[in-house]
Amino acid sequence: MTDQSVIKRNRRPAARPAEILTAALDLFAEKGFSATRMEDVARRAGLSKGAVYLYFTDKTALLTAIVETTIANELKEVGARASLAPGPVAPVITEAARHISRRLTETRLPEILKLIIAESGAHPELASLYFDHAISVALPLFEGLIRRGVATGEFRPVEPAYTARSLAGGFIFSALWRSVFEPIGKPALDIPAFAEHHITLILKGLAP
Amino acid sequence: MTDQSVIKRNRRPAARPAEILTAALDLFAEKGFSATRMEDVARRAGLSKGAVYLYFTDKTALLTAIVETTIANELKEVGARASLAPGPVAPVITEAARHISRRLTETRLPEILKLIIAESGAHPELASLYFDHAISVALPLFEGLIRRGVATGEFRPVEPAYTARSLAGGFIFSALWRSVFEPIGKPALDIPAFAEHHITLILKGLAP
Amino acid sequence: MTDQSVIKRNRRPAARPAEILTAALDLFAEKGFSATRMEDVARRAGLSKGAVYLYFTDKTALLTAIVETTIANELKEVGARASLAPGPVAPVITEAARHISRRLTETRLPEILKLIIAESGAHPELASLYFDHAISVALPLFEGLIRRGVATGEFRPVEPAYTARSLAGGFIFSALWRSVFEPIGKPALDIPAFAEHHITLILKGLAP
Amino acid sequence: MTDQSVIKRNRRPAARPAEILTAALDLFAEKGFSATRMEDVARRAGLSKGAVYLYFTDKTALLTAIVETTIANELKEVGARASLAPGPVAPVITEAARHISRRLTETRLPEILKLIIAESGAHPELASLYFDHAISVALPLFEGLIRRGVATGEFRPVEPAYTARSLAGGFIFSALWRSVFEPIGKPALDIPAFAEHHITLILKGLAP
DNA sequence: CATGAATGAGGTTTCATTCAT
DNA sequence: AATGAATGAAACCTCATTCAT
Repeated sequence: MTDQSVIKRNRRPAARPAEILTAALDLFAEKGFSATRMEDVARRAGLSKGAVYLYFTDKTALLTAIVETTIANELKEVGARASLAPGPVAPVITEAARHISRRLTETRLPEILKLIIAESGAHPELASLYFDHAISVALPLFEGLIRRGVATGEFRPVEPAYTARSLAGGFIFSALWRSVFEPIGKPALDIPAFAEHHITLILKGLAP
Repeated sequence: MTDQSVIKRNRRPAARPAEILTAALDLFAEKGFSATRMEDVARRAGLSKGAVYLYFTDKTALLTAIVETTIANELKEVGARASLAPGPVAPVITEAARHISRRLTETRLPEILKLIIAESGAHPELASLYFDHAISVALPLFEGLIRRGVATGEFRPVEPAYTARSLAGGFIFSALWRSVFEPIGKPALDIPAFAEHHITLILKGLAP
Repeated sequence: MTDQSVIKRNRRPAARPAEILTAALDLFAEKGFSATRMEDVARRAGLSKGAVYLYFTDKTALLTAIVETTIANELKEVGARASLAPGPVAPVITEAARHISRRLTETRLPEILKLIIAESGAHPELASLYFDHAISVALPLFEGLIRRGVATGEFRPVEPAYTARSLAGGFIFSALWRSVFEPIGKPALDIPAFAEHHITLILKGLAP
Repeated sequence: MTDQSVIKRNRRPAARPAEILTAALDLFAEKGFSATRMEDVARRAGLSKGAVYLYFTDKTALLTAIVETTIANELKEVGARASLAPGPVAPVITEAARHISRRLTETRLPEILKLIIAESGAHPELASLYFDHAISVALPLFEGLIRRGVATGEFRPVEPAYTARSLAGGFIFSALWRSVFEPIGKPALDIPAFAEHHITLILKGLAP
């Protein structure tokens, strides 16, 4: 029945690009972009060197595609969320932050963030892309919520922009812990538990 | 008589290694480790290609030296600090955090952190080194202070390890904002101001 | 009913080889043999990459076939011509030369000559083939006529071999002008007019 | 004394570019541009693969340099020649034509012409360069002389442009015979003898 | 017959490192 | 100590050719 998965090296065009990107991300995250050879990517995707070039023009195209896919997903998720619902903002902030925390655990976001950081020098477009489509969307979202909380007296008067960054810091910390330190054998971080603690800490810090 | 100023920067062998490392860090931070050519480093340090090899065995040795120097400074600073002084810990935490904030502004720590992150795949020893000598020193230091605060009732009961990480997150955030986003033209972050805000927010969050 | 025009250029297997060769010559002449990709040839012939290999074993086979076809036509034309008719040879020379001139205008001979020249290093067989079947047929033909003219006193005593080459030079010049310089935008040469002038010049030069 | 020529692989910077170009031309002429591997060029120049790139940025740069050098020499030679001396032009034409003939024998012009023709598709700039700096200089020179001869009655009324091309044809013929057919084992052409014959034939053809 | 995905040899180019001077 | 010419391994990418469908 599943004999198709046994077949060695034939026709499965539709799945190829995603398979290649997964292989590429595995390796980029593991050894870095430039230490990864195209042939390694191909091999890990179960293809020959040349085949990768049937789907991506360039080694750089792999990187770009990884980041663009991530951004696309990011937006898809965040899009619905804006949450202009009236009432206290704390639960909204909590929920949004939990969502990010979940994405850190359930997706490869930590590795992708590491990759974007790592390549920001050689490939500034990527960092720019991520900034424009993810960071400059997420931070203002939190800023807006906090501002509202301050306005309604739910929070003490704080600088929303800085507060949003304090919140974000926890997630950056989590992402890098996972993608940088865990792979080299340092103790794992329980991201959901830390996230809960972090959210609570920040919200308590906002109490009037 | 003014020969020392005439010969300008020609013969001061003792300063060479540091000059080379500065040049290397400039370039590594700007374009990434592997996109930086040894010749560029040499040129920027005012030397010929071959001369760099008189001081460093390897391209990797440059990276290692940069990180090791940073760690050495880190330790030198932090070492004296342990601060087992009795009394409330909040001021101690504040001071320690301000110190880190200052280092982020006054040294090239942001770039070095980016570099360590970027190369953690290809050069795990570096990340390990930094972890062992900086992170696994600094985090426990904060954890200890927080634990004491909890014990004395100065703080509400929190998980010190997580709290220390929330604090650290702000600094990671600052470092990466500076080293990743500012170089690509995104708005600058006022690190000291953010640090003050961040410290206050966390400490308020710890209030019993 | 109009199915033959509807299906346009789809199924006419018999014509395929010629279509492929035309496509190949177009491209070889335009960008050179090695810069031409088999896929381009296929595309231009309205076929898939693999289909070309149903008709030709090799990329080189395309080249060979082009040259062999040309030679075959050359011979077919020249064959009948030998013209051992008695009487003055000038008109015979004129007619033969005009014939070549016509072939330069009406066939793709200029491009094929360029191709043979271009590939004479990598594919000496082709140049050899062309030499043996075209050049070493045509030159002796002119030499014979000139020799006869000299023998009968119609021409002054000249070296027939050299004279034939002077005549041939005009045609080589025409062919290369057309295939090398006109495609890069240099002024066109009126080959028939030049041929007339050239023939006259040479024949006048032969006057006793 | 000449021990320096025995030395294997050391410092001879000044001569290198010329050595490399000679090696390149040897191989380009022998096997064609694209069939020549950079490593072959290097090896023949007595260098390693990488060393060639210390002197030329590109494989194409070799080609360009060869053609540009040729053009420079061409111009240097022709420059002085303009020959506006009064009196019969036939001796001037003869001398100029002999000069070209000599260059065909004494320099590598035949091979370079073959190369330009061969690469005119892939590297039209080269053909253009040669056209603009050599052909469109030489042809008008002959045209002018012939026009003068016609004006003075030294020649019969002819079309100078065509006549110049008839003259040029002999040299193109010689060049290609030498570079295309002789290398594949066809009988050698005595270029000086043919040139004399050709010049005489053309001049006789111009007699009033 | 026809397709076009897949292969992999082969070539260009880069650059860390060496070493004669 | 310093130089910079030279080396050659390594990696990207192309494309002729094959072959399952």
